[in-house]
Amino acid sequence: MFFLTTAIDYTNGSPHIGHAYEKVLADVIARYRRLCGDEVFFLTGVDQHGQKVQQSAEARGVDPEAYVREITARFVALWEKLGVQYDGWAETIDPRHKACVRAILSDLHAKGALYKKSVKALYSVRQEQYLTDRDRDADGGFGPEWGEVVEMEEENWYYKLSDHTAWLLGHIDSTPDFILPAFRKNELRNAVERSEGIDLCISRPRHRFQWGIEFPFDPDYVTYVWFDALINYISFAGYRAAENADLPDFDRVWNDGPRALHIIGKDILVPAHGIYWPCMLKGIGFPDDRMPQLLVHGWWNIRGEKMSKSLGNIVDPDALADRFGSDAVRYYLVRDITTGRDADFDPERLVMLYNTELANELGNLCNRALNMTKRFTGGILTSGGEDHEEDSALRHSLATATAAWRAAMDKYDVAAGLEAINRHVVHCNGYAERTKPWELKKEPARAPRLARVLQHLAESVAHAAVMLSPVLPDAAAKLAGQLNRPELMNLNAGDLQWGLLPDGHAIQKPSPVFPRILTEPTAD
RNA sequence: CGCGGGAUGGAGCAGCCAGGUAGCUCGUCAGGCUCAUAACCUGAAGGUCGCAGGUUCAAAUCCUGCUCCCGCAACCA
Repeated sequence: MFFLTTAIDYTNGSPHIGHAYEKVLADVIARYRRLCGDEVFFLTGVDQHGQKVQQSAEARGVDPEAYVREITARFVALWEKLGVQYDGWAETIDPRHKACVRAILSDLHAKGALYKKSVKALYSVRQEQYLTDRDRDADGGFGPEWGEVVEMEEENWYYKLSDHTAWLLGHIDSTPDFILPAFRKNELRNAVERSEGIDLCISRPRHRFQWGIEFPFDPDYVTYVWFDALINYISFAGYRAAENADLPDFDRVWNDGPRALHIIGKDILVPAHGIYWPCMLKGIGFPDDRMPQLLVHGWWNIRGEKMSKSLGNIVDPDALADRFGSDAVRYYLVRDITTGRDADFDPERLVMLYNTELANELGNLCNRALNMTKRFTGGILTSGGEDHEEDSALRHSLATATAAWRAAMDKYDVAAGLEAINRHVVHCNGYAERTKPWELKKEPARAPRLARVLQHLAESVAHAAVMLSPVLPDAAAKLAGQLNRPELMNLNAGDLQWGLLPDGHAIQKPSPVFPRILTEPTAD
């Protein structure tokens, strides 16, 4: 089983383009692994606890649960619209999740991994955390980012993170692909070294904060939101689930196959996913070879600036999908960014890439090839006459593209995978120009040659449809439909060999799968 | 000496980890084609790969120093 997850989105505001990117990327990877024949469990969801949710709900005069359900519904609707097809849905208010968190807390308590201590310290109300000397700025004070800072003496529960930092450093060094891309490794290593000797405060006293999971052995406390949220990756995979919980078999999801893949943004690598989570798993008892892998993606910036509510440059993926269509949005989000790096969001590039690569190149190739087949050979594909150099060059181009596509997709480099498909599409358009089937059909004697050319084009479209299917499942299905070969969508990536369309196969009438996006001329 | 990322033809990027004549898309210019979604194809112009050193037969790539830009508060992937 190939298990992959996304970060669970914090239900304190509407989804934006960054949320959409992460889920589409994960969905593409999940669909690709399925295409490769893997059984896949794709888990995503929402993080619903925490002080900020409680505060937002209070500000709106609703109870946190109602607030959280409303926001959650928006995320669910967006994933539906964007075709994000997940197998498991994580909501941290789910009783099954709460039970799992409590069970883990009890286990850790029984093992002596937790302790209670009283600390008198400065506390940032806004950040919901205690401050240390490391949080002081250059002048020795606390910057405005911490909001109101008060001194509090409070007893809390701590997790012995410090028991595991030495192990974690070793794990980082001995597991080169623990974190992808590799350039993030040093950042994490530095952060781990800086956090040595520090334990994680995992509780919040109930008297000042309620919207969280109650401690099983100390009802005066609720669980710190990160400790709660991270556990979703195993709770919804069935870890310690009850018989009738309707959750998957954890052993199959987590242990039977490659390591779990967590797809996260660069902002939550340190400390949550890179330090807390592996140390939590270690403390719970997970062996090193079952530690998850982290795929850390970059951010979409807006005209070079970080997307932020205060700058008012938030891009709403829902409106974007309404305007340009879900396919165009999905395609752009994985096409115009190198996995791991940042990119600049630009709707003009979205339109350009869709129109160029999908409408003009692939869509048009399909349309011209099938249209000629319909008109010139009655819609029947046959392997035709003798093999020309052009033909073998086309088949070679396809084999090369397929290999490049797989290699790129295996590395989660979706943009490069799409480029590989596109290279072959461009080759096919050139092949059509050179072989000129519209002239071949004028000479009846050259009918076998004509048939062979058209068959090569149609076969190429069939392969392209399969390779494109993880990114654009609906469009790929339409292409397969026009080829009159819906079974293409059930193929395995390993079946991508010449001959997907048998001799004598009849195709359907074509119609544009990727209509060009027409943008109104700008007013100025 | 806080940490990290970036600087590659007009624009946006890949290449850098594993050094070997600088690549992609868009845009521009000039041709061609007419099967096709005013789509397609061919060719051309355009780059001292941020700067300065170093290692090497060979550096965009490795090393050192420097400059500039962006993150590392909140909302937040």
